Amino acid sequence: MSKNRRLAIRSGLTIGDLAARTGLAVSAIRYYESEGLVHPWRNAGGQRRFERADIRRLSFVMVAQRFGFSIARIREVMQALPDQRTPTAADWRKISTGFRADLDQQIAALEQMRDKLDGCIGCGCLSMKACALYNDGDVAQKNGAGPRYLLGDTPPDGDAK
Amino acid sequence: MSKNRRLAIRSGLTIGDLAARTGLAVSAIRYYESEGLVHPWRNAGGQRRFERADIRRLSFVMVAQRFGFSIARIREVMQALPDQRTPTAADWRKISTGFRADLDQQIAALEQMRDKLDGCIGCGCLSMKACALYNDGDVAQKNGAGPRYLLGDTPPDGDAK
DNA sequence: TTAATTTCTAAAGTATACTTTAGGTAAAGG
DNA sequence: CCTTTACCTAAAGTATACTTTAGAAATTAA
Repeated sequence: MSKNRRLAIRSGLTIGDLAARTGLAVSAIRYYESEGLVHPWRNAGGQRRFERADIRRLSFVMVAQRFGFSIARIREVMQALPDQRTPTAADWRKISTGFRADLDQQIAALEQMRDKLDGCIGCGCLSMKACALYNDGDVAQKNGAGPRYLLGDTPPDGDAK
Repeated sequence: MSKNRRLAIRSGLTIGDLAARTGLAVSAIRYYESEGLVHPWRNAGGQRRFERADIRRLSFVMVAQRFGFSIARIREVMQALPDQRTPTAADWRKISTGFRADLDQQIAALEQMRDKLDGCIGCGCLSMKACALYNDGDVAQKNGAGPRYLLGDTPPDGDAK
């Protein structure tokens, strides 16, 4: 369909073109639009048309997801990109840097937990009141799903083992 | 209800007792049973009864989840625990060790990606063909969601920027 | 122009990890 | 004994990240 798009007088990329360039499914790109990660315009017939810079936007989304970031977080980070002009290398560099900081934190948290697990392997506990793993709240809880105080807090009827 | 359970003649813990001891919601414990993570028996009235060792099992589940392991993976890991007897500290130590290996891998993968991101920050690319981030498949893809070859592969109509 | 492709929207489906709801039974306390 | 509390099952709902389906309109290729 868009085989000779190069010859067209610059009407933007179709969603199929973008899918081909990024490896994403067309449905995924539509979903990302609904989530505010890309903002295509529409042609006369109502079809989406994208800019070349959107390839980079979507590539960023893919990489960020591989790092474990949620779409909400990615949208948030991408707010820092300029709306009216095409993002420059410097713009991308800027958000990538903030990104790296998040990554460092994530790695540090995992390492900390690993070290605590080492302590638990040593003592063979995994359910003792003093266990460090049960008593810290310093690790990013993906979803704050209630109290869930993890052993160690005094249970209602404290009848110790 | 089970306030004086201590005085009862050892009929096991109720689901409410277990919830109180672990901080988990009763519904979550039922769900974990449906997922094969605990195996309570039933009393004459059809209610679940748990062993003390199940506190430890569920605690393990909670810790494992904080490390980012899925229920499927946790179930797999817990297969290594003995069925017929109460797991000993050595049993727990054994699976915690395997667990640590997984963790190390996870951390290593993240660090590797971080280093590649550094390269990308340096070159400001994030969409170039040579970018390391787009060209490696060595990071655990949570869900193998298709080809998704991430830029860098020759696109169908390779019309370079 | 006609036929094949692509795209469109809206809604429903998938997987994970649970919670909530509804209607009903069992156990515990007074 | 009776009321309250805890528990039971099954089904539906929630959030995240998408895919699939259905029916129709736009675009492109021959």
